[in-house]
Amino acid sequence: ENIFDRSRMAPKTPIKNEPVDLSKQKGCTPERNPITPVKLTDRPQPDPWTPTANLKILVSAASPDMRDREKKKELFRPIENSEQSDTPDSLQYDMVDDSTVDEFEKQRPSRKQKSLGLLCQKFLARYPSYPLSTEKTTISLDEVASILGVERRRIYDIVNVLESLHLVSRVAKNQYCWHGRHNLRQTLKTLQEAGELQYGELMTFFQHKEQDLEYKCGERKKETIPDTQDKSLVDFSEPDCTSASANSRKDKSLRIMSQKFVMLFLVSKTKIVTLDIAAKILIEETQDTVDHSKFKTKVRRLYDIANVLTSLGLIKKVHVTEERGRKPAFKWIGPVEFPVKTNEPRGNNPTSDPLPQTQRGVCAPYQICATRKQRFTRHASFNGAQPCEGTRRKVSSEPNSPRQERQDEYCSKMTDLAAVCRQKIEEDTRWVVRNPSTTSPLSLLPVPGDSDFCVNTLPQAVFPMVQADAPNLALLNGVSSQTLHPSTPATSKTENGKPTLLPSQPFLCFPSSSLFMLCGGPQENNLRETLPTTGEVGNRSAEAQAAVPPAACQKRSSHKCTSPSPPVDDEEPAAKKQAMEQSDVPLSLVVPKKPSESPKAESIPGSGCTPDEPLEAFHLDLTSPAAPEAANKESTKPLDSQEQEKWSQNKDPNEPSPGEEHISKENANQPFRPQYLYVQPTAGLSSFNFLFSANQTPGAISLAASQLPSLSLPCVVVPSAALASFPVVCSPTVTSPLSPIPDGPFSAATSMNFSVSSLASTAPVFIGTTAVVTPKISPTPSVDPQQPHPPLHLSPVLARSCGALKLDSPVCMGHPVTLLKLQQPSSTPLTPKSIRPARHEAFFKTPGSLGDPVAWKKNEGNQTRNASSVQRRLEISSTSPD
DNA sequence: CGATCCCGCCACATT
DNA sequence: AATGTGGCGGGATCG
Repeated sequence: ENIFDRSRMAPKTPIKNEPVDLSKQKGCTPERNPITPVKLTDRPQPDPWTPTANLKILVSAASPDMRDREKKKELFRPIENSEQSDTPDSLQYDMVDDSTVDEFEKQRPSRKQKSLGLLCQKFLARYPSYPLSTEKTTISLDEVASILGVERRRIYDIVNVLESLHLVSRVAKNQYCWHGRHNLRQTLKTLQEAGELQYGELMTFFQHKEQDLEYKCGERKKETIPDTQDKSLVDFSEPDCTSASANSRKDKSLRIMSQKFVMLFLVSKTKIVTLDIAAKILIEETQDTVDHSKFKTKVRRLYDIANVLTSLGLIKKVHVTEERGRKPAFKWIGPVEFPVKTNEPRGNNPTSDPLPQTQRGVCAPYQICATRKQRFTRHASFNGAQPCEGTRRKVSSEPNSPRQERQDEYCSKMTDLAAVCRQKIEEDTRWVVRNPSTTSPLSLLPVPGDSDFCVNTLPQAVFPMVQADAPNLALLNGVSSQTLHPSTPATSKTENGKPTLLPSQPFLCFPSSSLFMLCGGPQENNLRETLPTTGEVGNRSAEAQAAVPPAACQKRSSHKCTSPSPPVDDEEPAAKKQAMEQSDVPLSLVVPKKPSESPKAESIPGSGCTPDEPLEAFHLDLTSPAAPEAANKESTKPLDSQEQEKWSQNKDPNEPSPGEEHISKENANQPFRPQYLYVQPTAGLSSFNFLFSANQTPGAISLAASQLPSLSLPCVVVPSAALASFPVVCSPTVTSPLSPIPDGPFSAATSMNFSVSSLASTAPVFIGTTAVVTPKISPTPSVDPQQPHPPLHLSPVLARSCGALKLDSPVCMGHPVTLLKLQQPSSTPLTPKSIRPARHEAFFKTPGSLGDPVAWKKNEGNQTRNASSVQRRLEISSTSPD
């Protein structure tokens, strides 16, 4: 717009013409030059009116790159045409001339003209806000860069932010897929939920001030902005999946920062966030540490992000005046409420869900999830089975790659949350953090062992049965790998501590920063095998994090998969609902697996569970407790007692390392074992994470035990931070009835009292109350709705607990915790035997129900890293042995 | 002079 | 090694 004005208005501005540009242009079109002189005089008017057109022209002209002079011309003409539908060709010609002229005039593209915000607007103008689901628009970075006349670097800035909001997703190198705003709401909702967990308190803390402030803002009226719901969200629905992060590099990246930034707005009461506060919050270290330069850099990045968000009409610049004076700030002007979701009751049957294929496709992707980077793939996966064809091309290389992104995102989220928690904790005394050193309980737990070891165990433990689901496997692998390798420095500790499993007990410890919770039956299997391999790599930076809500995707997938049955209940509605839910529920833990076949399993009646939310995933197995039938495998006997006993016996934290074996055995032996894996997201911090199953005997766990028991938590997770502080999570079991419980708010949460001593840093502690649990369980869509198996081994209690966590237990709130329940098929090669659909996998996320698959993703991510693409593929392909 | 933030070097990741 | 990504911060502009 500015440009536009200028062109006309400013004619006079003799802006220094930029010789350079001119030269370039001329160079480009020497011939043309001759043409016209029309210019100046004309300039005021001609066709160029379309602001954009002018801009484009200018830009193209000015653009340093101008690689393809001619090309550009061509390119840009079309564009203009398109924009200006009317202008006759003749005009166009003129335009060209004019353009040159104009250039002279305005040329010097003032900085504003080259601003990222403007560039972003131009970028956005090229694509429909709500593209038809059917059409997939692929974006070529090179092409766009040349068209817009900017270096590719700038496009990355835009795309990264857009990707964080799922407006686009990377399909392949240089290729992005445009999704539009269909899923924006869901994405925002997810972010809001995640934000609540992470930053809720923080923001409150910082922002109370805001209220006072006055802000002035300027101008822009809101454009319509986004809201919207999705129509066909299905398509992309990835929001959950989130793409964000890339794993690559540090995970920090603009993507994650962008999501965090958005979260702050969504969490803020005033919807106004000042740059400095945002920068402080976003800087990991506590504010104190932050050095000025770092702060400054952060702010710079925030400006970049803010420009894009502004272009999207999500925020606008304002100024708040505080005591000291006025500070730059941004106000959220986008949608605030995200009603969309409806929970659908889908009865539990995920299977039945009739999700659109696309969605499913999305789901499918999970399977693989291999490399971090695969984002590209994600798109493909996105579409699901039907990946965008166009987009895929490159992707094809890794067609399946599922969306690690999600993982990443989740991870990132997790981390964020962790960071936030820390801060909060610091601020808030109420959270007590225990220093490992001081309180050693945690320390005790960790057992030295191999990562592999752990891994194996986990998988087994975690996924009991799975058979064949490739996806599952993938997950497992991923997980294991992650767990296995704590890439982070912290990890080193882990090495020391290494992840340990308690022998008898159902809990696992991971060094990695990230947290995972897994619940599943213990099936052992081959997982180990697979794991190890994957595990090797293991570097994961804890950093990555953004946890995201892959859940939705997963859910979808699960649903889709599961529900082969088409019509199911409500076709449309169902579909919609699903979509909605998915979107909404992103977090849900859906299991990635593809259930398709599972019908039988699914069929399980059990479903008694209440279906409720998409979360089902969680429910999955857990829920199943209710339905023993699930037990198909092991029967879901009431392990509880047995297990408990065993645990109690075994529990010794002492023998961690051996534990793994035990575990595995146990798993094998015992059908279920509730196991939870908790991984803390925090980046470097955490050294270990622990999960305890509350059910077990409290006594067993020394530390936890004391507390926990009292709490009667079903499970406790303690991540040890490298630091002193540990976050502890407890989910109190709900003693009773899960089912009834709706998601409700985290009622239980309050109950907890953990005191962790606060120590050092902030270790977040979470306690989950049981209460929450129930609700979601039933549905567990992704897996199998009914999930017979899921329950697997878990004792009801566990299940409950799990459920609770997932739910939204308040507990979780503090941190992002993710629980996963996976079913795992045996490791790859192994048996496909019962391939059942993933039925059991249950995936949890504690934290707000975000459903972030974070953990999940991480896993994948890890795997991916570890395994070469090839490996990945293999994995993906499913366990097939070769 | 502080607020913005363009620009592009250069490291790291992927091909 | 080439190329894709994208962190990062100097320093130019804006207001």
